[in-house]
Amino acid sequence: MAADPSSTLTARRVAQTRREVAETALTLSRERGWDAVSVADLVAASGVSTRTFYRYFARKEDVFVPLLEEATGRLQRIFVTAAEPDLALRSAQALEQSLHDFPGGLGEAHRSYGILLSHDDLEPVWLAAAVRAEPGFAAALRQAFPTLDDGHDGRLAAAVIISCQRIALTDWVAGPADASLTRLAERAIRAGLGPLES
Amino acid sequence: MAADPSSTLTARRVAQTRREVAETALTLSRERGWDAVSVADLVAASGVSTRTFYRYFARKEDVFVPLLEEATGRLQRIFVTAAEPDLALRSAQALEQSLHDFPGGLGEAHRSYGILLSHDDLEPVWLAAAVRAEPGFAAALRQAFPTLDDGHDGRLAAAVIISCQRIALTDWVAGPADASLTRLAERAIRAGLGPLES
DNA sequence: CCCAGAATGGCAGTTTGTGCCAATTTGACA
DNA sequence: TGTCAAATTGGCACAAACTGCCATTCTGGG
Repeated sequence: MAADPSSTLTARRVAQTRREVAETALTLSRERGWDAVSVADLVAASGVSTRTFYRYFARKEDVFVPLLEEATGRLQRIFVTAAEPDLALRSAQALEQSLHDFPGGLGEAHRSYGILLSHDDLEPVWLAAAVRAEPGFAAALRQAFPTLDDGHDGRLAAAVIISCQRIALTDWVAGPADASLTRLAERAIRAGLGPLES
Repeated sequence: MAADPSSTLTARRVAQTRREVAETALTLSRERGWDAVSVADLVAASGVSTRTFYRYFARKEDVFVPLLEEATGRLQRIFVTAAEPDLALRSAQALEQSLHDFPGGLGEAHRSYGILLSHDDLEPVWLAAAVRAEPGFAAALRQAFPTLDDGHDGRLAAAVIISCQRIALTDWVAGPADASLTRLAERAIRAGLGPLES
């Protein structure tokens, strides 16, 4: 067991287990609410020891990190693949599409983010995930819009777009699941990108 | 003790104590590092009981919230007072000025944010504070730039500017304290506001 | 001066999170 | 295929973070 390019069998298994624990956490949270779920419950329901749980996740709330990383990965992949030439519109459409692709569909996404956004000790996790997604999204931006130059390798543009997406998502979660997320997000992103021009 | 408009004597005293505990936390963190400070130390050093500590702060890390709120309040006040007509430049200057006004001066600000940004369990607090500052900054924006309209009552513009300030601040903290924060931040904010035009 | 309501303190008890070591599993290499 | 160092895991015991509950103190109006 030497130079692991980060995807040996073991690494995959670990990632898989991590994901399963995360999924379990989401399920339990839907059933009885996040604050009624202890890590004792969590490990009992997912078959890992408490000690291992804390090797996978630095804090209890971090159980959701794998799912959040998956979500941002999905968003990025859709974003670079898309054809729409308009930056704001493409960002908005990618966001909506990524939520459609959420495991369980749009409804589950709505419910899941609802949980995440309605608990004070979960909000920071979600915010931190958004920030951690910035470098990756910046890379996606550079790939999809090579001419775009914000002087910071896309980091700023990425931060701005993600902020707007965050606000759009917040609004969406507060309303009905079938609201037009794209329209919401596109208006938000366009407005965020150019408030000086209006 | 009935209808408190939120500033009875007691309320003031409580706020004052909260602030003192926060200050104590910052001092102790500078001396021995944040992870070497337990709430036991904290309450011993500031003369409140553990139980009261947790009435003041939901989580241990939230000790810094009062200082962060103070900082964003300072920033807002400076922003609305300033004369500079250019949005990006004014935002940047306000940021720098607010750091000059940090208790203890620019050096202390640099050190303090250094602590905040270099600990995994403190980063979320700082991010959450930035997000909570958005509505207030949006109000400041509306007051200072009545013509600006982002379709969301300034919330989007505020989020964008705060994101850019956050990135500029991160860069500043990573470098020397006497770097030109204004130039850094102005470039960041201008780039953040209009990546489509370049 | 009195007293209802608020703030505080003190524990006991729960939950979260860690250090340490022994047992198990993995996968490169002979 | 068998061997073995490295990595993963589990099981305590324990430290630290939190909470519920109630008795005590403090506040400030009548």
